[in-house]
Amino acid sequence: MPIHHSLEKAIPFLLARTGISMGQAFTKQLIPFSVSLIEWRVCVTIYENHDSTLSQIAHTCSNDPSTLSRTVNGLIKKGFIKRVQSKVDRRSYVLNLTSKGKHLTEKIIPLAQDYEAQALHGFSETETEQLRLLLKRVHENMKWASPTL
Amino acid sequence: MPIHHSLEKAIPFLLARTGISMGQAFTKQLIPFSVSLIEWRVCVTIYENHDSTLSQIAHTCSNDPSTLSRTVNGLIKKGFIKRVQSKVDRRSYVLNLTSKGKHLTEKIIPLAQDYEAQALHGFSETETEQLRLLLKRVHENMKWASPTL
DNA sequence: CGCAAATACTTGCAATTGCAATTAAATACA
DNA sequence: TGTATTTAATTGCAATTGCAAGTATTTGCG
Repeated sequence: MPIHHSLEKAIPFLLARTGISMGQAFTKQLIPFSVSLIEWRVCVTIYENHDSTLSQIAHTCSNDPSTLSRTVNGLIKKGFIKRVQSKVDRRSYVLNLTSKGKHLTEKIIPLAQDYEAQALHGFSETETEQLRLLLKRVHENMKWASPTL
Repeated sequence: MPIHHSLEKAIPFLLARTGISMGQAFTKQLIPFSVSLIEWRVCVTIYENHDSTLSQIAHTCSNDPSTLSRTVNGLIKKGFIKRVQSKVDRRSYVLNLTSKGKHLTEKIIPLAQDYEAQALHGFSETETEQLRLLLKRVHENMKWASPTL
């Protein structure tokens, strides 16, 4: 006799699946700009949080620092962000967009907004806000489970 | 003057971040069983949907068929699932759990449920159901955007 | 102060991933 | 019927990923 369980009701599954399909779809929209999804996330994170450090971004995006380290190096090589050693803590580097990077980010933001609107097609403003809050609460609940984040 | 945009309000970002941290946390719980997150998802998908084919699983989980092909081969090698060529469509193979695979799945299901309960700490049943429905609607909205899924 | 522990970041390496191309079978339809 | 298109699955390959180890710096505390 099978244990009762239903994938279609399992939040971790529904969440992963939705995240995967959203990521894949938006990745395609980024191709013309020659940036990957993670590169885009780093740019927009820095756009909104000047003087971010690597570990702050890692924390914000829930990504591994080693992954982000390589991403940041790539973005520097491409001329989208610049890195200056922190005066306060010489282990870390303060990251900011170059004007080229700011340009790129501001060109993509409207696309991201359109894309989000598609994802939320048929959602009322109330429902969107509900989803935001519920996702944030789940993420909060995860914090103690993932030590590095 | 910066364009108005807020990561903390962006659903694709919140969703990805939550998905990543949930995935990472559950992956750690799977280590003792020597299965990866994606292997676990395949097992539980087959557990609930007997005679699934690769493309059906790809569709259910929103994963690339090539990734899943390798995952399935790994699970067969480990003796958790078995593959029989379909009588109906000889291009595809019907997948099912072996008794060893069923055992494994039934051992992990309670863990997954505990884990989900942690993720949903503080959620009422109504809120959980709301989240489910909202996620499903977003996923539905993505379908036309990702041709392969 | 001085030394142990924690933190920031990077790099090596092995494993995973996804795209593109390939093969094989089924379907559409002229 | 036969030919073109679509679909199922696999594989090569290059890129991405995450863990573990290493270096440098800061913090905690006896």
